[in-house]
Amino acid sequence: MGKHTLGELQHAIMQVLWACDEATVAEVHGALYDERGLAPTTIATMLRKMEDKGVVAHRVEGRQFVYRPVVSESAVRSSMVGELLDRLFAGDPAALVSHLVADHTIDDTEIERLRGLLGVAENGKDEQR
Amino acid sequence: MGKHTLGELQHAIMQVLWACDEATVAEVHGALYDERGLAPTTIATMLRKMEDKGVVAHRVEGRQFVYRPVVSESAVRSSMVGELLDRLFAGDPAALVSHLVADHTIDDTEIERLRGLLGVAENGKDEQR
DNA sequence: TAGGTAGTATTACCTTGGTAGTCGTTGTCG
DNA sequence: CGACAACGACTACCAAGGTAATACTACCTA
Repeated sequence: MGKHTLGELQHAIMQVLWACDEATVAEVHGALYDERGLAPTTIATMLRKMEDKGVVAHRVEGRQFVYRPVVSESAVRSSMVGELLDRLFAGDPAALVSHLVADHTIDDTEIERLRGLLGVAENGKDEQR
Repeated sequence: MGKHTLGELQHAIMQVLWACDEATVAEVHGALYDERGLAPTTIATMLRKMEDKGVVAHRVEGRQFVYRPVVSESAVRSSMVGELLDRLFAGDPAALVSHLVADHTIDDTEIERLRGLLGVAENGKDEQR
C-alpha cells in the first residue's frame, strides 16, 4: 500500500468525489467555488496530478472527464492518521488520545460518549477473539 | 498563534532539541546521523530555515551556534493534531478516536487502558466544574 | 462553413521541505 | 607566520502542493 497522503486542496476535492461518487471538473469546481474561489483550470490541473498519483481515475463522457475516487476515505484516514501517530506519538495511539483530553480538544460530554464508544468496541472485539 | 507545522526532518531535529534543551549543529547532526546519515550542512541549512520560521532560535558560543527550541512539543502536537482533526474529521475528536478503534490501530488491551484514562480525565474535570 | 465556446493539454511560476556542495572567515597548531 | 581545520553563509537543486494563464481542439450553431 502506498502513502495516500493528500494536501489541503486535494483532500477537499476528494471529499467532493467521495460525496458524489463521480464528478466532472466543472462539478468539482462548482462545489468548491464558494469557499475557495479557485479557477477551473486549477481544479483540472490538480485532478490530473492526482490521477498521476493514483488517487483518482477518470472516464470520458462526451468531451469532458468524469473523475471518480480510487482510494477510499477510510484508507486516506488510516494513512494520514498513522503517519501523524508515528511522527508525533511514536506510534502509540493511547498517547494521542491522552493528548486530546489533556489539551482542550475533548470536553467532558465528549469523554462520556467516548467511554461508551470504547465499551462497545471492546465487546465487539470480544466476539471475534 | 501561528501554524507550527513541521516536516519529517524538522520534527526529528526538534525532538533532539526538546531532549537536550540546547544543541549545536554538530550535536544535532551526531544525534541523527545513525538513522539518517545526512550531511552536516543539511542540518545547518534546515536549522536556519527553521529559525526563519520561528520554531528555533540560536545564540553564539565561540564560533558555533547553539540552537534551542522556541515552540514546545505540546504546542506542535496541538497544532498538527488540530489540523488533522479539522481536515479529516471535521474537527470532531470523537470521530478520530472512533476511527482508531474501528481501523486497527488500538487493540483491546489498549482500549482497556484508554477507558481508565478517560475515567481519570473526567474526574479531573469534575473537580473544576 | 465560419466562428464562438466548452473543455482538456501545455507550460509556467511560487512556496516549502529536503539535501548538499562550495565559499569565506577565523581560530589554532606547528 | 603559514597552513589547515572548523564552521557558518551562500547558492543550487529536486519534489510536491498549489495556482493559473495560454494554447489547442472539437463541437455546435447560425
